[in-house]
Amino acid sequence: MRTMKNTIPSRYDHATISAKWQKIWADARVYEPNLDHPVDPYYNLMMFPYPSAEGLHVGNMYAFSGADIAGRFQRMNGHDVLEPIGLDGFGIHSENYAMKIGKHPAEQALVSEKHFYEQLQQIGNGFAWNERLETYDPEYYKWTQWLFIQMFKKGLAYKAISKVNWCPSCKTVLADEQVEDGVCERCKTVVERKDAKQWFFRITNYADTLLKNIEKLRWPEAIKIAQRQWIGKKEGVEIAYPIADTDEKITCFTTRPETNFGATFVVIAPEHELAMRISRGEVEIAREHQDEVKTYCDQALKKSEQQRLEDARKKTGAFTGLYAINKLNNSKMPIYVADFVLAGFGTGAVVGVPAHDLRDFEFAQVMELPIIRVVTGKNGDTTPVVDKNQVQEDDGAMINSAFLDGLEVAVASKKIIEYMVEKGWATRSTSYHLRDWLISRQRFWGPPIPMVECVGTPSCGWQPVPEDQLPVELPYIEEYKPMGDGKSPLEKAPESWLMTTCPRCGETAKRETDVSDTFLDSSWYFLRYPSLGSKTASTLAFDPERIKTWMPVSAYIGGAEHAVLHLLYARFVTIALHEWGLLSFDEPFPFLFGHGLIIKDGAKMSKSRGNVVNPDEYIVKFGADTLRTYLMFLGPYDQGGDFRDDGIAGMERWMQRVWRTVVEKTSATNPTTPALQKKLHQTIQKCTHDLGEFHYNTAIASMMECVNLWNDASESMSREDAMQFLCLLAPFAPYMTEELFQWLGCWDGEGEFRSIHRSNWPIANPQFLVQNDVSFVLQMNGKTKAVFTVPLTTARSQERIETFLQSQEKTKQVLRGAVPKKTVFVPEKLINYVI
RNA sequence: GCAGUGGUGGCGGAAUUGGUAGACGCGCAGGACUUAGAAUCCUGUGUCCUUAAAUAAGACUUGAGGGUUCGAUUCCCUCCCACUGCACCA
Repeated sequence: MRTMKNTIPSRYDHATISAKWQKIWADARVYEPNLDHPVDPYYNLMMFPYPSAEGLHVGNMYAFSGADIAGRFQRMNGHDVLEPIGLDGFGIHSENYAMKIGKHPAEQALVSEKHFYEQLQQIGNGFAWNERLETYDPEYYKWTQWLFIQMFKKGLAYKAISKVNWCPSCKTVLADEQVEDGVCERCKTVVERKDAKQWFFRITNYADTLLKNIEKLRWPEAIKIAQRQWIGKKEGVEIAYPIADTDEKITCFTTRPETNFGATFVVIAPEHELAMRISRGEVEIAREHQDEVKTYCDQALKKSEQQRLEDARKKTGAFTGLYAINKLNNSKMPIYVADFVLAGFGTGAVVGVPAHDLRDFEFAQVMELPIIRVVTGKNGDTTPVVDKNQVQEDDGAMINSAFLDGLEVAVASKKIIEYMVEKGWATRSTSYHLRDWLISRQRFWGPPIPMVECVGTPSCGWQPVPEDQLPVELPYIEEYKPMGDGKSPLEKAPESWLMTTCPRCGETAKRETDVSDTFLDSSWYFLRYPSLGSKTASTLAFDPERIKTWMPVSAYIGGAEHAVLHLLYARFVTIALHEWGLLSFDEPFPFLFGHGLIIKDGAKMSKSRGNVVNPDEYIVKFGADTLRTYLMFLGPYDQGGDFRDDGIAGMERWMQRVWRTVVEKTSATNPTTPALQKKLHQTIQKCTHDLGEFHYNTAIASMMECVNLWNDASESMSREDAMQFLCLLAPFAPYMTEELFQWLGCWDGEGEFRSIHRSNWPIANPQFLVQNDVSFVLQMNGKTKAVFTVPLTTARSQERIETFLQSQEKTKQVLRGAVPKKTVFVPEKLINYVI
């Protein structure tokens, strides 16, 4: 284009161009929103990354780039976009990596941070670098500790004895997520269970709110289902059965009370309070039963996760010698202890109905207990249940159940509940799968839990550290590794740190030496980002004005691996803060988009498989523009794809073609040729729609079609239209499009800089979208026989189209004189002759 | 076992509400340009089959089988496979 005043190379050189614009963008603060007075704020957030051992891999880049494209699209649609980045660098993951390479986590953190941010600089995202944060920064974890204290003050944090995972080989406590199928994820040693005193958050107080609110979230259905399943609300009844010859009762939770006429035994968990009392000899039963129960419980409680899995479905148990009375029919039901019953669900005691529950059936077979059918099987089957395959857990009609006989299960259930509740034998009850959130970690690399235990005055107990003394800084200790005895590494902190004064009585007090779970760090970070740099950033966890402006998050983008843990914790914290009047909303992420996973050779990328793809070399070779666009072209963003080397060369080729076409076939004086004009506006429409839906692969395909036409000898585009096209590609290829855009716009580095990334998203002109001609299909018996290009007016009228078709030689060939039995006409689309 | 997601050419994938299956790209084959290569460009490319110098014609085809419909990748039923999450939850 001779009229352009500056020259441009004939090929796109990504390295120099990327470096050039990175600097110009930073200087012009292109990606820094006005946090206090934004225009149409849009909070574009990607899930908090932790620095992994391998650094950023291509899967991370896929996540970030896809999210960034959405952010850039919103920015061009007139929003002030906040797209922050930071590092979830505290926690076991980082600590383990430091241990592995023999470095101190505090030192390694700085190395990882530098490397990670350098990599993130390269991928072409429009991050607001001014608002970054790291969870191990005392300025950040000061507020994580503050959050803990608020939980404590509201009665939502408590300390209790709990079982922890213990790896005898690593001599350390493990988090649940480090236990895979009952073995330690690192050394594959069988994990044991140990008792320890732990801090918990009462997330279960909010089980119902967490469940109910799911309905109003625009989230992937799969994640919503996972959360519902995890919360696991079950409505049922608790039935209190008197224990024969005692004054005691045993309470069982059941969701199927209508089957109670078929109940033939009761089973309690080894951890059940009655079982423990028997073991201690506090219940009057025959000596042999007491010994048997004690032996069984001792064994069961020692059992590791691994053994429990191995023993799965092999039913064992011990008879207590006690009987529960089923008042419905005054039958005596023997009470057993068995480890297939879980202590943590319901009441830890189960009433056995072997004909209608597979586990109960298996147990009844082993213990030779009676089996009574009370619900008819398929086709009204009333025969006795003698085989596993006959166990009837589905709906049917009641039998052998006195006043329930003949009723359908659902009806019978309502009736028996009313009956038993009225008699005072049962109460309605709800049970949840969700447990309280275990916060304590006997590890080093995390925020110290900000609590002190008074030594001087025992009645003071646990006291929170006064808020003006926060943060409780993590002391530097050389021997940070987990100790062999399950105690926290911070026990070895200097006395000056360990001992302090009790905020209540002023006597000596000892600090809590556990640190908090990493998931606590990430449960509130989205509130901190928009607050950074505000007037109140140093005095409040989050700035109320900024929060009002920016929260809730406009789009939260991340993988499904956090379907329950992180997303549930963040919701819980937000709901609590809302309840305390600190937030005006009760859900942090009304909209969540779950991206897919990038796999390599059909498998998830992992270091052990040796298939981790590092994006660095590809960025060096092809540039971020090409890699980003290639990744997005791989498949639908919510499905991920398989990373292969051969496809990326094709994308590189296309990028060069775009460059060449823009440079060679743009005119400063002539208008866009008509066919191309039409194509451009179709592409604008398609891209606008697809980017809004995260359908990146099809948006790219449509741009390719446009460039293919543009590249044709007879086509050329005006400068203005070419700039419009570049806008469509800008979110994907931010560097190249900026270079070409500024070249077309004749910006030479002087005067006001207006980035393509701050320009307006193109609007499709409906004038160019009007279809004059359509492809009209002629079918016979539903099969396509011919396609005609006809004017729209013809295609809209059956009469006109039939007149037209009769004039066509092709129609005669197809019909061969046959007379249609029936004619189906779809305006603008097709006509189908049924013969 | 339960739940979810998916299954379309040699490969990744496309197909607004049931209406031309295979867009776009990769790969492959042939050709042009070139001393040669790189780069670029052009043409072809689901399978089978018939006829043929060529043009062309036909049948089949969206994991398998069945159903609804003038018409099904799309809706319904049965089954198979892959991946993911939960898993003795009463």
